[in-house]
Amino acid sequence: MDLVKVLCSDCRLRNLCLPLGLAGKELKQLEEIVKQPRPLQRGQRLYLPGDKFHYLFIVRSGTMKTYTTTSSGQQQIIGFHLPGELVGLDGVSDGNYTCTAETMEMTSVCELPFTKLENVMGQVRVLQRQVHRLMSKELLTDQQLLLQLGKMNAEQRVAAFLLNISCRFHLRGFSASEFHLPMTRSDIGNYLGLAVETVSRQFSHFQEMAVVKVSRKHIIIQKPEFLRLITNLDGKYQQEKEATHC
Amino acid sequence: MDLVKVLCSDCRLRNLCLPLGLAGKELKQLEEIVKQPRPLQRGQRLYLPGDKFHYLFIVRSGTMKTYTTTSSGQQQIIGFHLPGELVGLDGVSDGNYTCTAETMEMTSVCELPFTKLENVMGQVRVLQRQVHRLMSKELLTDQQLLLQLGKMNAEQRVAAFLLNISCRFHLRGFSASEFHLPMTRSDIGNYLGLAVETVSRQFSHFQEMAVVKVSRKHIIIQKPEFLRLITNLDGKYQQEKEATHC
DNA sequence: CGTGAGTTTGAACCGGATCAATTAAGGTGG
DNA sequence: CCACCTTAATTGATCCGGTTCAAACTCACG
Repeated sequence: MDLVKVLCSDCRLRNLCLPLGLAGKELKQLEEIVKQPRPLQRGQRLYLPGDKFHYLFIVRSGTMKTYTTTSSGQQQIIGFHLPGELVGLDGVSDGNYTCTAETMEMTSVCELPFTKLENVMGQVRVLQRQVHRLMSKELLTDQQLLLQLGKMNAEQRVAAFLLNISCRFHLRGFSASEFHLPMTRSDIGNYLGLAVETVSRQFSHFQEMAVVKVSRKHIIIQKPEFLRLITNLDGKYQQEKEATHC
Repeated sequence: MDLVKVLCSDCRLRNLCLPLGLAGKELKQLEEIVKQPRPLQRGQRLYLPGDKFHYLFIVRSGTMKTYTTTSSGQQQIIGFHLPGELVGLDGVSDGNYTCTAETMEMTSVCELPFTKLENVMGQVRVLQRQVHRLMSKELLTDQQLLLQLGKMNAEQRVAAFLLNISCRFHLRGFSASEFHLPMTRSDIGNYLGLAVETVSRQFSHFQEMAVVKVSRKHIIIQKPEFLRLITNLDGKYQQEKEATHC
């Protein structure tokens, strides 16, 4: 393999990622256990349900999705993972992965052997703290999605989704208002518990309202404050909307 | 305070809980950092969103629920917590709790100062592993719920809910087939993303099918295999059902 | 080019929400 | 201990948001 390893200290994601707060010898300890396998093409899988858990992964570039599969083959997308985000925590619990992790475009990842990582965590308190933070963040993300699936209507879900993606791109140094969605409408629908057609209709709807501009996967958010308003679940906006738009 | 502290070594939950795999000096290290505040009455809160994160809690007896609250006061129940289950992980991420943790009946908990726990984890590898396992388990639980909210219909959600509760009671040494629900129909509905009336109707429906016997909060599961069949999302059962029941 | 996956839009249908009314069960104070 | 009151649960009737089915369209790619 003739790939040059990107050191954490040189990585532009270092402030979103595990190395946050690490320097010098401690950072080196982390760098030593990181492997960087060759990039994966769209549709390749890092792991399948039941695979033995050995590694945590971090997306370095590209995008991944993780999804659970039921006995009957139905699948529910649990999350989309952008650069700097952790993948594989579902395997910690009982030593086997429960999800599938699949790339959505050409993607490269870092690979962390979990037992080695735990060793370093035992020595480096800052790293321990950082890993725990990322684990907990994953819980919050899931809870956010639970709220969307449990209490929001289609309009609110799609608005929340767009805001979420926009915010995460922004954190990574990209534009918050103009970006390219890495996932299909069908993925979005699966993720949000909606039919493809409903997602598409909501996009059209926002476009009619001149809140976003949509052409296929290219998105321009024209009025982010409006999207935020929509995701507020109270009745206030709903009334306003009726007053202004009907 | 005249409460006698229950040592982990004497606790009947020790094999579900953090002490699993610990003994001797290591167990003692854990016991030393555990506090046991006085029992809480129904409806009391361990913490609110925004409260400074200091403790993880473990339910010792009773039941708790955790829920997120939106800007407009809507709430989504994230989980019900039985004895031996961890509460408070949502606070790790940024140092503040994001949920509310509320008791559903007279409940006592153990209280673990998180920084002290992290110290002990650094020294005791088995404990580190166990905490990570429980954190990951929480992720799996959320993902299970996501699948229910995203892909299951009302019948399947309620069936899955009953099976889940039944199984968790069983793990704690209670009957899997006959138990007392600690939560109201409204809580169940909130949790499953259904209206109270729908939950109630599904209970009646299962009763008509002689799959469960329901009287208020007292539940007897007569045909667990049937509930399991229902939660299988494939079309097979749906066709069978139509053949047999119409 | 042509082919197939992804997307959009329309029309009909249905599962679960909502509204409304009744019943049952704790809980409280006399 | 009982009458009263409040909260929880059940059941029926109606309504609507989102699904499903169907068809046309667009674009990337061999």
